[in-house]
Amino acid sequence: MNNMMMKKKTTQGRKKIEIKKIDNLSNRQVTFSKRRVGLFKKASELCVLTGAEVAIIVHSLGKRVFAFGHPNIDAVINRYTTGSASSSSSSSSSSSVADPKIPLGAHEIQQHNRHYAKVSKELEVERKRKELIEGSKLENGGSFWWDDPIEHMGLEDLQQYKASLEELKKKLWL
Amino acid sequence: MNNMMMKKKTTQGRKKIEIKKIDNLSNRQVTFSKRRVGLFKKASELCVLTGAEVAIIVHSLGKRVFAFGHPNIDAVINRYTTGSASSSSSSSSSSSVADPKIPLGAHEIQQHNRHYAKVSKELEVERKRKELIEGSKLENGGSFWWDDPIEHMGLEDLQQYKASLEELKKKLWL
DNA sequence: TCGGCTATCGTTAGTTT
DNA sequence: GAAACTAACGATAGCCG
Repeated sequence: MNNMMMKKKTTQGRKKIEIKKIDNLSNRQVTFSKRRVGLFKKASELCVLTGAEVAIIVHSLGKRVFAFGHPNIDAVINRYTTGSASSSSSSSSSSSVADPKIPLGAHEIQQHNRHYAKVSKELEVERKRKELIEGSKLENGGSFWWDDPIEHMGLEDLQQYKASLEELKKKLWL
Repeated sequence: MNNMMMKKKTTQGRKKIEIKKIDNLSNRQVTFSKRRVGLFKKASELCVLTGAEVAIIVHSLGKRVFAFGHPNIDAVINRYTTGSASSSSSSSSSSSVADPKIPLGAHEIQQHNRHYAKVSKELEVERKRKELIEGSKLENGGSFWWDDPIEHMGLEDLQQYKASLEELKKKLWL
């Protein structure tokens, strides 16, 4: 048996934990501090690596507030609140978004959170798709290339045409 | 001959990287996506483990916006902007940790609410568009009719094909 | 309580499909 | 060109000073 008893285990090292609220207060506080630092570090790396702009606000159980921002937390928040793109406005939406001024029960808040997360994710996908479509449109002087008159195409043109359609399909649905 | 050097090394695994902007665009985008998800997961765990309230806003390269909030992103930002929780300190830590003292006006908060409504509205429009596209897809046994092999179409078929494309275009952009 | 330590767990860079 | 995979890297739970 080849046991290396020469090394004394000074600690047993990290253990797997389940992601649920930590009961012990002092452990919870320690974990909060460690993980808050870790979170900010991750955010910082994301900024540097990708050039993204990030703002984080953390409220501890007590009253303390910690914030991270790159390049500037207020600028990031402001840009978020004012929004950056697109056109139409008008009309309050019919979606199930609650007005934050109205106090909601915990259950309703959770519902809203889930909805918001879902909406954000889906909008991201849809916007990307929209951009791709618009990109295809603009590549041909403002009209759709797929609207070109195919009656007069030769077989070669048609094959190219089909290849383009397949490319579009990939971009749209992959 | 000898031992198991033949073990298939399918990947060489992760390599150490230096924290500086990634030059290659596509790598940068991939890293952004992966790390954004990782960051939000870390935030989520922090919330669950310690009961903290966290809001994160991420702007990717100017245009797209991603947000995370628990229990509610608006509430967390609001509390930050209004400073309803007395605070100060911050003491220590790394990074550019800002102190939440700069109040944003109610006007800006309302701007955010309008922005959210706008985004939701846009998503509705995009969803309808998506449904139309998917409807077109399903009409042909799960594949795209526009992906039919046009090389073998006769002129009549091609004209019908073009008409269908025009119909799709109308549905997409009306 | 805080900072430091370390074995282990979780994240992810590079690769493959 | 996204998604799955894998091994190396980085974060951290539990300990100790």
